[in-house]
Amino acid sequence: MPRQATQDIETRIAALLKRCDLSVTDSRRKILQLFLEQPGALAHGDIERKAGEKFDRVTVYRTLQTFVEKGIIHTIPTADNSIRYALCKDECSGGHHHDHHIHFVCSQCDNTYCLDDVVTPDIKLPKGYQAEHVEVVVEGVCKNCKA
Amino acid sequence: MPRQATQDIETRIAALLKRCDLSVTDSRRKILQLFLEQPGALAHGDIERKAGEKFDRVTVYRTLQTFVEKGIIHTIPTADNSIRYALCKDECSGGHHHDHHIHFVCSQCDNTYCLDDVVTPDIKLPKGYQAEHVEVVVEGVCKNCKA
DNA sequence: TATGAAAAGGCAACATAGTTGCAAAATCTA
DNA sequence: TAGATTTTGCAACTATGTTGCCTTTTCATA
Repeated sequence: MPRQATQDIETRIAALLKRCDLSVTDSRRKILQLFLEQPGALAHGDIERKAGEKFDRVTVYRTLQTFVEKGIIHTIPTADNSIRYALCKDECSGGHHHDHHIHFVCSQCDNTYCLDDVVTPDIKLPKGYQAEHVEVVVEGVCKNCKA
Repeated sequence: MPRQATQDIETRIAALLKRCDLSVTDSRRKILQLFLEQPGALAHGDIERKAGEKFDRVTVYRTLQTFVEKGIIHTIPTADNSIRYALCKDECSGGHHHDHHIHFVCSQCDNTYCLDDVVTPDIKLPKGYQAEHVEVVVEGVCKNCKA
């Protein structure tokens, strides 16, 4: 890997953490890098497996929790009861998430993607119900698996 | 409680179980009754608390699993990683769920409802993605809590 | 309504997931 | 670079979910 590129990512990570008033630590750098390195979402298990050799389980939990609070990542509910995390777009900040995009879970490769260009639809609710947040998860076959 | 009504529910429960090729046992009767008695969805924890004194934890797990397989109940994904279960409408059978309705989670009372009259919208996906199933969960304030 | 095969339940033990308190280590401010 | 503050690691614990095996219950049929 060219040194320049590495430097860029490192700088970008540190800047993002500082912008969120978080001190720059090894575990945060590493976990953030995992998210930046790949397009889809990560389950807690994935992260623990990829970062767990270097860091304690508890640290992973706490780091993810902090990232969610700071609006760096958001959670994606899935049917199999395994929460997944994905990077938020830049507009999210201070726990105030603006993620009105939908999520896509591939039934073949099991990857989860944020489809940032697909906005959650307006849902007409029965009288008396008041919507605050709409979560849409589509299951199907993703771009890569649809050979 | 009038004897007639009790008899009716018992009969209804036994009939439903038999229709699904399930033998009629105490735990299945009890757990099914919990679902029939109340409008919203139940988390595993709720069921274990309400039925757990009489039945083993493992039995509760296996019963719920069986009910899902047979299309008696379906699962509802939520953001807090606690799967909830709700009765299917009659059309569901043999693991072949037809639940195209949306789900509503109240942020105040934390109850979950199936809004059977609200159909999941069509979602326009980017090129290459193929939808198989769409899950919509709306969070907000429910009928009863909106004083 | 008695009986035996098949299904379901209970128990124990285990595996995984998530939480809490506290002392040690790293980070940041100045 | 020193000290206050934050973060981490460890240990212990609770909660959640699974598996194997033996006992009990259910149900079809005689």
